[in-house]
Amino acid sequence: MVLPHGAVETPVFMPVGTAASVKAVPQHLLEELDAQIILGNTYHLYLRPGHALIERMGGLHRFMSWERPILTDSGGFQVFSLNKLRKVTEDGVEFRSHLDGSKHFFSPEHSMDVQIALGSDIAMAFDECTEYPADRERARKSLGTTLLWAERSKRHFDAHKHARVWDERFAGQTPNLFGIVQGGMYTDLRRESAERLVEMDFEGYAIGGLSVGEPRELTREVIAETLPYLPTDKPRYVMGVGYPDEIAEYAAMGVDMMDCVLPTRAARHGLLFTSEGRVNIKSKKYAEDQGPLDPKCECMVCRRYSRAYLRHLMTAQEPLAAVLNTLHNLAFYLDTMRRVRAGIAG
RNA sequence: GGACAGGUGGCCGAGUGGCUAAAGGCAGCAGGCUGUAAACCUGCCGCUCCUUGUGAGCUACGGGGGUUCAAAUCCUCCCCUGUCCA
Repeated sequence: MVLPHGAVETPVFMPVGTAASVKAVPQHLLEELDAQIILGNTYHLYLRPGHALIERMGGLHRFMSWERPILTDSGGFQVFSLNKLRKVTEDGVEFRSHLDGSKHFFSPEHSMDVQIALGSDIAMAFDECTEYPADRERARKSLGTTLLWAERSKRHFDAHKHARVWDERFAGQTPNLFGIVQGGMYTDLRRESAERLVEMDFEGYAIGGLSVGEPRELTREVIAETLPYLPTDKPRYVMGVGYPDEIAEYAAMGVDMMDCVLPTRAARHGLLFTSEGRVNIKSKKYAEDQGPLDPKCECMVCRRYSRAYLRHLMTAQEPLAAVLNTLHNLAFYLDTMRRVRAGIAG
């Protein structure tokens, strides 16, 4: 997959950097981990520091000094996660800022404007991430809203995507827009959603509305049932997944892109993923464990630091704990994808 | 030597007669985290037993003695700590 800021090998895992930062990991170390593409978030960056400011700073890439590809989420997930702070209408969503309570209105058009201003390589259509559980009627209605917004997103994006005059280096390299499949856990609705989106002809397709609390067998089933209705010659992206074994499984099923806050968030909370399974590094049993976190891992953390030290940093609440833990978890995730790409069983 | 103030569970700290095995915080222990309102959240946290429960017993609020049906809470003596005065 070739994007304005470079080529991306798939299947790929994309670390989440909501507020122009993959929490606890500086960009130069992300490069060392060989992260190929990261996520940014439209809603969060719009609120702070503001997309106009980022545009004046030369765009998100230059602002955060990350010259590799960036995918921006549309704010659709915040329609779901900030459910107590928002009101959805057919026209768009009214949010109350989680920062200061102020009111803001997001429409598909506005989301596109913000994403274009940020200069992302891949913009996501503004969608409504349907909650779980949702009955059929609710899922259908939500899906309808998302399809309507997808159409409006595309129309607006196509009309304005060449407006990135702020950086001449990328002149002629137009950003991509992905549509997002919804439909709750109803496979026929998923099919309908996928087919309608394909008719609109996006540069890629995402399966959204998963990992919202449903059992993981359902997640897998919905992915398996939806994938066949999405073109194989375009990127297929499952949003918001998953555990290491899940991303390997989905990649094997034909998913090209995935993102998840799990490796970064869990790392900050002391949950580390290793070839031997989960390690809760806060546990007393690692207090005097001089061995590496994961004997089979070759990441910079496992090569150098002991479990005892990582455990100490965690219990002492040293900021370095978050840094080292996140470095390892991301290395583990990226390595998992590397193995899948190399054809080694995930 | 005198005058005040005070001694509560590992620590800090509420509690001034029964609703108190004793609020809350910290520390400790265990668990959760899936397009980030998350360096966050939840549970446990005196001991023992069992039919694991708005369960039983034991021990506990500096120490001894006392008042009371009932005391961390009231009285008394002692010990210790802090501040101030000699």
